Amino acid sequence: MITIGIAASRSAVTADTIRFYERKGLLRPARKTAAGYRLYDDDALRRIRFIKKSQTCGFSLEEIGELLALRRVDRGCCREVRTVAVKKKLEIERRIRSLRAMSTALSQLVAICNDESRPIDECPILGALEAANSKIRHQRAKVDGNRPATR
Amino acid sequence: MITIGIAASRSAVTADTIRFYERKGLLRPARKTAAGYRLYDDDALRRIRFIKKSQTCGFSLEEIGELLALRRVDRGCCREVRTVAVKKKLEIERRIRSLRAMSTALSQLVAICNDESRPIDECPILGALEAANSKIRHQRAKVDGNRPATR
DNA sequence: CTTGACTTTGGACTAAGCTCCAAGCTTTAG
DNA sequence: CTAAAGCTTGGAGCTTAGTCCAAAGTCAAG
Repeated sequence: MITIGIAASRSAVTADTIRFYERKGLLRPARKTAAGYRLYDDDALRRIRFIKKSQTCGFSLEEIGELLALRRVDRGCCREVRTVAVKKKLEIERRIRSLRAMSTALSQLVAICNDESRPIDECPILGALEAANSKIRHQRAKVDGNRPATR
Repeated sequence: MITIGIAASRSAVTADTIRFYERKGLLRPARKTAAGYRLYDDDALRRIRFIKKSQTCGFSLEEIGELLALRRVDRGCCREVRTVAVKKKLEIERRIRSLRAMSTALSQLVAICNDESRPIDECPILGALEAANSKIRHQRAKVDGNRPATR
């Protein structure tokens, strides 16, 4: 049984973070001393690892809570966990697509800027950002080297 | 000259948003009526479009403010704008890589779950998320159909 | 016994980009 | 003229994942 500071340093988080997880209902100390000190066991360390790893997979703390709840449902089965993982993957792929769209838009902006010494009030990038048409694409830049900018 | 509500509906934002941009120093009404009503001109509409489009390129409001400031610098030149765009693109690509890592991790989790009817307490996904090794990969699932799960 | 390190609690604060609210004034339509 | 719709201001609230704080209690070493 270890105190919160030890548990924190072994898990590479802060004691505040552990208490925060407790407030969020993700983690409870195995027990408390008479003086009210939280004591943790290996199970708790495993749980902190679970939380951290789930975060690196893109799960929010709330979703991690749901994942942990699945485990408590007796007749719960692995399929549900798998479904959650698959859904999260789809969501992440949506986010990637959105970021790729940004990247592409930026490529186009950079591409239309063919004369870097141009004064700022003629900056075609700034102009493109103001333009009414929703797609950025082929600005009336005087040079038209617009290859699709594939990443 | 149009009132804030009109400007908002023409820009597909809310009046609150326009006022919010004003508080953030991104946008000012062309003038105000005697009664204090904000009045906007086409320039303002263009600026709102600028803000919105810049957001779809991944710029934060603060960064958009900097972009707008560049324009006010008399001797500013297009190169600086271009540099900002290039940097943002790199940043977005970093974020994409991070999301791709998550996606890959999730693929691996899904792949190790080879028996969906398994009871929850043997769920290899949950097990993998608890494991001490930082890479997810080959869990000691009791069945060993572990192909590398190449997405 | 004292000192210093550690822990407790509750609550405030952060970033970002809005959104919502109340109370009161203005403008417009009928 | 009246009612409805629109506008003003300032401030609070939301979300996420913590971080930081103060005052007070606890624990281990010397």
